[in-house]
Amino acid sequence: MLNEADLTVGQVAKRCGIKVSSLHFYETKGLISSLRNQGNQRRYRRDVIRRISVIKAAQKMGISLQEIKHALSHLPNNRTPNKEDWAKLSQAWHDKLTQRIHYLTELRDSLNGCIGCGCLSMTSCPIYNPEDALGIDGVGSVILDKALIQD
Amino acid sequence: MLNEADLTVGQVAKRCGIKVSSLHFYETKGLISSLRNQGNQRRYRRDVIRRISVIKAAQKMGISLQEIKHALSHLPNNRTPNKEDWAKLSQAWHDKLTQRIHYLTELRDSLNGCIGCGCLSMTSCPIYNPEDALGIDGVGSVILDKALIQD
DNA sequence: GCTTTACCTCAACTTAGGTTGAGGTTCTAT
DNA sequence: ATAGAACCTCAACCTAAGTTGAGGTAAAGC
Repeated sequence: MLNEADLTVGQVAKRCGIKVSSLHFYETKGLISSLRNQGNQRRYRRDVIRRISVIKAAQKMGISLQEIKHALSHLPNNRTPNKEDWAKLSQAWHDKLTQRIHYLTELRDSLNGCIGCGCLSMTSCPIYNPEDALGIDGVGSVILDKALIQD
Repeated sequence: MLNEADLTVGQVAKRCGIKVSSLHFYETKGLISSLRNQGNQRRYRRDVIRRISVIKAAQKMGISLQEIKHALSHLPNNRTPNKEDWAKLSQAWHDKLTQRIHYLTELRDSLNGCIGCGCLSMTSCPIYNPEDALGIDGVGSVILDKALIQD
């Protein structure tokens, strides 16, 4: 199980461009795992680097660590994930990102109309009718009553 | 200065679909302002609702309160902002959102190639070469050395 | 063998964007 | 005039995603 190909925390951190403390953190969150050597030091399989790259990529897409953990939990844990395994993950996030892009595009295209001109249409304006398909902004809906239309 | 048209915290909160505590919070952050009545209670001008709507819309775009505050600071403070004032804001955020959409689109389109197939090209993959034009993800670049290419 | 670097755990701190609650005051409706 | 709703301040708490530091152990280089 523990051989020369295994990596230390320091090596993994350096290669992934993150801090050792982040590796500890991801481990406490169940996103990655490690083995220990005789002296209780962490040793990582090489595929942890791929895993961390995927975590980082997902974060750039606006996916939370919780969701990432959930997605990663569908990877096989008895063997190193292969292309098809990663491809499945990738497809799910691709779709998610597509929805997010769509949402932001709508938001953008309504900007001039809504903020700029003062129309504030309650029925057509995505700013007031956000339906955030991804639910990742954490901001919550803005619900306004009719009085707003005059403001 | 203080007339019947002024709104209480409760009224503003209800109309904007946010909590009274958020109004207090935005005030401490300098995003909105209020006048006080004889009994030290906040009274808002009606245009605060527009301002809050804009704040909420900007948050949906992924803009931080600090940036929003900065943008709002360019609005005239001696008069109620007019269409042109809002339009200027709107244009700046429109451009920002366009960049963000572009970034996410690149990320998405490289997903299958990068996560799925294992190519991990250091030179062409946006996952490793993020250049986040907006700098709003707070995740930081993933900098990987060549060893990764084999992992 | 000794020094230095890397590692360990655990607790506390950080930023953003708020929320909650205590203890007290003001408004509004009857 | 008094009950109850709404308001006030201030401090503490919350989640996410980590970072920092203290106090101690392990491994690597000379």
